[in-house]
Amino acid sequence: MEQDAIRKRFEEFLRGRSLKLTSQRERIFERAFDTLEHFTAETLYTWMREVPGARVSRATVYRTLNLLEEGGFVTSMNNGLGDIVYEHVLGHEHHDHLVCLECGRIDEFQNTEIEALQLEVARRMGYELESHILRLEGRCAACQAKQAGTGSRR
Amino acid sequence: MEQDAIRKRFEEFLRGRSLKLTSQRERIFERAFDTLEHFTAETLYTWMREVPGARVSRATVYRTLNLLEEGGFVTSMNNGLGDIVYEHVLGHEHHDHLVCLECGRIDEFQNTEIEALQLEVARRMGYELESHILRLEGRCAACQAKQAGTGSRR
DNA sequence: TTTGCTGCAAACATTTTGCATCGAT
DNA sequence: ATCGATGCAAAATGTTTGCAGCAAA
Repeated sequence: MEQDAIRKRFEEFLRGRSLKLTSQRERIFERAFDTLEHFTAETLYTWMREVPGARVSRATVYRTLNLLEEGGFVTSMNNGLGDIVYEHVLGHEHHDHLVCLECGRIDEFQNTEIEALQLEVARRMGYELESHILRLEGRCAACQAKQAGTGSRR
Repeated sequence: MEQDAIRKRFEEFLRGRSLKLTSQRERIFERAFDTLEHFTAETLYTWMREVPGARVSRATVYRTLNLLEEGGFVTSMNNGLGDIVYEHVLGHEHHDHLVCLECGRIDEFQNTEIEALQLEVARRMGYELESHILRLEGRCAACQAKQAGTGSRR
């Protein structure tokens, strides 16, 4: 668990921008890093409300998520259903996604060959590559099995 | 120009779903295919309003864009700034995108090696691949040149 | 003539913002 | 004490929907 290290980086980030470490920011940060799931702003807000006594307003959740994204502590992406979902970067140095269009499952993978080819494409087109988004969409093994069982394919 | 062919396919698509070919749908379709740019629903609505006399409501623009997407006549993607942008499929059988984070320029490319590797990754993860989104982000040649001229890099 | 379509405005869902108050530094 | 943060509610966006009248087929 390098949770402590990243927590420290967050505090430094705030200090560096002369922002304050409030109890709300602390709690939001903790909660966001306490999950392995991808979540929406609204989901995170709901999670925060579940903790008795400790209230955080919706506005603060949104403001803090933006902050966390600016600081590179979380990244956001589209889940294919129109929602913006977040994930924290802990233990996620770099990866791409495989999403199941049937059940919404999201898997992660890495492939250095693809990365190398991307660099080459960018160079050939005159671009200086900064980042990329690769997202493979299809049906996961479970959903394929489920459908095969019904007797009708596709 | 295979504009006629695709126009015919659109009419068949409507007929096949017992939908009607109204003047609004015709005009929206024409306008969407009349551009090489990527556009948002709101932009398309603005374009439609510029034509004097012929009014189309915002609701109809949204409804028709959804229709066009269902029919595979346009595809949508996120432009990285949170907007959903559309592009028509004419002359766009398949391609991925390179976007410049500085000026918003969008280029297109194809790379069969990357495609092959994607298939393999999906198979290895037990997925049946249906589609993918690959988007390389960085700085285009023009923006690099612009910045180099200022004397300060990065 | 039937059935689906359109425009409108209201409804929604999500996110941002203004402002007075509160709290970390 | 300062200066930024918070909560709230209002506002701003972007998109969908109900409905009465309109127009393809």
